[in-house]
Amino acid sequence: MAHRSQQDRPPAGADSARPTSRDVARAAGVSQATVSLVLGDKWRGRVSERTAAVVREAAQDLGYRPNLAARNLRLGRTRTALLVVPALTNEFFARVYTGAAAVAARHGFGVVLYPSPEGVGPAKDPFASARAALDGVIASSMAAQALTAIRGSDLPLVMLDSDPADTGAAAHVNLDIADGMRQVTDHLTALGHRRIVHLSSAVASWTFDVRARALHEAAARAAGTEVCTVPAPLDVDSAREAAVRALTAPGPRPTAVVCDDDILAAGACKAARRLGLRVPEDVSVTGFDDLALATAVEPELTTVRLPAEQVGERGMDALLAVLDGRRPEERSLPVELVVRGSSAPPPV
Amino acid sequence: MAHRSQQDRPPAGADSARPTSRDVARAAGVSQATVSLVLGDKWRGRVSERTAAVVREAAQDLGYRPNLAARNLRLGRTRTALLVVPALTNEFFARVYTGAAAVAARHGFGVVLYPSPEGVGPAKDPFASARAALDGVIASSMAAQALTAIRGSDLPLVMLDSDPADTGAAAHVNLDIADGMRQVTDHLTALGHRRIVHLSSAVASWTFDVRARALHEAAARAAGTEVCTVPAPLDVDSAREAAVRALTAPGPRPTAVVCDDDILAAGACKAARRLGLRVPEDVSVTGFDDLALATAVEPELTTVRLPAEQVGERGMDALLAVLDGRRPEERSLPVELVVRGSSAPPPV
DNA sequence: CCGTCGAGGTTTTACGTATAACGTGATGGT
DNA sequence: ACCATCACGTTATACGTAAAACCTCGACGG
Repeated sequence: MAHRSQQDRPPAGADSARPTSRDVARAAGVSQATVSLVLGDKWRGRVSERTAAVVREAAQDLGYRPNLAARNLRLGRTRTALLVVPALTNEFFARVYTGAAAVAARHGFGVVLYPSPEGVGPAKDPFASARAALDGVIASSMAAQALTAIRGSDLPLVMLDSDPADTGAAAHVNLDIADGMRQVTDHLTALGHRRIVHLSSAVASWTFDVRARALHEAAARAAGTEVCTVPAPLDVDSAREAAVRALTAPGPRPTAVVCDDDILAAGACKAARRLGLRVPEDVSVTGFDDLALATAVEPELTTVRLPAEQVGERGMDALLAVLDGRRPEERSLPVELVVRGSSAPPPV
Repeated sequence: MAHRSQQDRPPAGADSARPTSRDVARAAGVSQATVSLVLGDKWRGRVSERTAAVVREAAQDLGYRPNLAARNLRLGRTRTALLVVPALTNEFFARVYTGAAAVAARHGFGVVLYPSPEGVGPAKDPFASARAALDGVIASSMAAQALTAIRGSDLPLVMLDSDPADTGAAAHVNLDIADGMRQVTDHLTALGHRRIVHLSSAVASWTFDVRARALHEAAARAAGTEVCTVPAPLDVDSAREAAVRALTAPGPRPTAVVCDDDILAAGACKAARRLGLRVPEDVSVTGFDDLALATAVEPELTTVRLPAEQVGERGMDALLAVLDGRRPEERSLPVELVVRGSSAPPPV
């Protein structure tokens, strides 16, 4: 039989069923409609101050909590947004979520996460797994396969850090990734680096394409600069292996490793150390994102700080704007080069 | 006047209203009830194979998607669980979420996260912010303040990594933290360490109390071992500062720093380096959790591997069991000492 | 020839809320 | 004196689904 160990909270309470607005109404001696008006703050001029107080007290006493499912059904909206990111274990996306959830909460919204594909398998109906009925979707460009499923629905879609030319999204929230990569490259070429390895993400995504393009363009402005691109999966060990290969390739050794992500940069540092090279004396390494990792490793990473929380905040802001019929602002977020200990002039 | 800016949704889409089961019924030439039966897989022996096929095709054609709010209202449950953790930016909790969400998805459940307190401020009604109606709660012991609010509700509660003596929870999922700390301590004392600093978390939580107790007990078994506890907030810089103080305190210098968390350990390594000490030659450092960080820093951290995903999986399993009236299994999860490069015999 | 049964549906209801539509007595202006 | 207004509520309804209760028709046993 069903255990109901929780159930016996109030000894007397024969029915532990959650009280409804009707129960409150009965207790307060008014109609259910009045309860709804009072608790919904729509009673100004329709219900007396006294009655409202009585209702509120009754609700308090009974521990009334509105049934969200019923409300959502009635209103036809749920005040819930879906956030689609590749993996929360990536600090960047955890921070995006945090920002989005904070803004959402301020507006009485909730944020649910798209179930990460790994571990679930190819869900037949991806939306069914995101149990909540949704008002809109915020998606990172890095969650490509999930997106195809989502585009089918007619939910408002806000894209994060993705190709602005992509129609089909109601709004875009972008980072000035190109500027960040340009700053990194200029920083290195100014230090004198001319042989650069680009340790790029093996994941295909707009955000990485932009990095590559900006790096090559900026490098082209410093005469005689060579850039060699090496892709690697987004984890430290894979990055280390790829970096070892890049640093031991035939020909003169590169003097700088520009990474698409701090995680890759950490791997590059380990590769250097494993090859007996010092960072930054023998080889410079730069990251991207400015995760906690960037200051946890030694030397601390020169990297590009991305306002991850702001991405989430602006994403949610944009979605709220769209839902409201307003036009979301489309200014891209500035990024900042943070010079730390992992970059220095190349060896002579 | 009531604003109705939402109303005129899509300029072009004449009827963009989502089809309901009644629409499907009309299209298939059957009643709504039949649609519900067929799509709910409850039609064996009640609807003919042919009719069922017709219904399914109609649903497919219309792109029918059941209204979750209506279903939840009707069924009185939502197949949604709340996961309460202090912060997703902590990789451990991101992994717990991942595990819980994977199991949940396999059972048609969703997982929503409790809105992190920071950025939201003290929510008057914390549940309202978790927009979804909930079937149950899974909570980490580290999210103390949120818990008091949650205990008030009569939702089934599964506690993670928390005091098993705590009644009020329908189930507990615990890690054998004490065993982990014992292994760390034995490892260090076997190497010859006798002056140990315990860099502990400043957050008060059962899981850290257990670490402290186990460390002291294990240390007491190695004659002449001193343990000095220093608390620090859970970030690299704070940990570094605390570790610097501990390593420069009057008296003979400690030869090992045992940390409650890999993040603290990373800080301790930085402190050592800053003081001109080598890890592990001059001072050993151990972590806890085995986050990605542990192998990103150099030297790689000796630490205790916690099966974070499993914690989430088992937590969800337990909640499902409770909701099902079954008795959840209460075996605690084993942990494993991982010896890497940050621990070695003390200097002579 | 009647009662029963089973297959294959349909009608109806309830879930809890928000709100449009509808009283109702008292006040007030002319 | 009488309608208009107002202040304060109430009644009634719809949201979309799941499922209990109810029909209808043919077959079949006795």
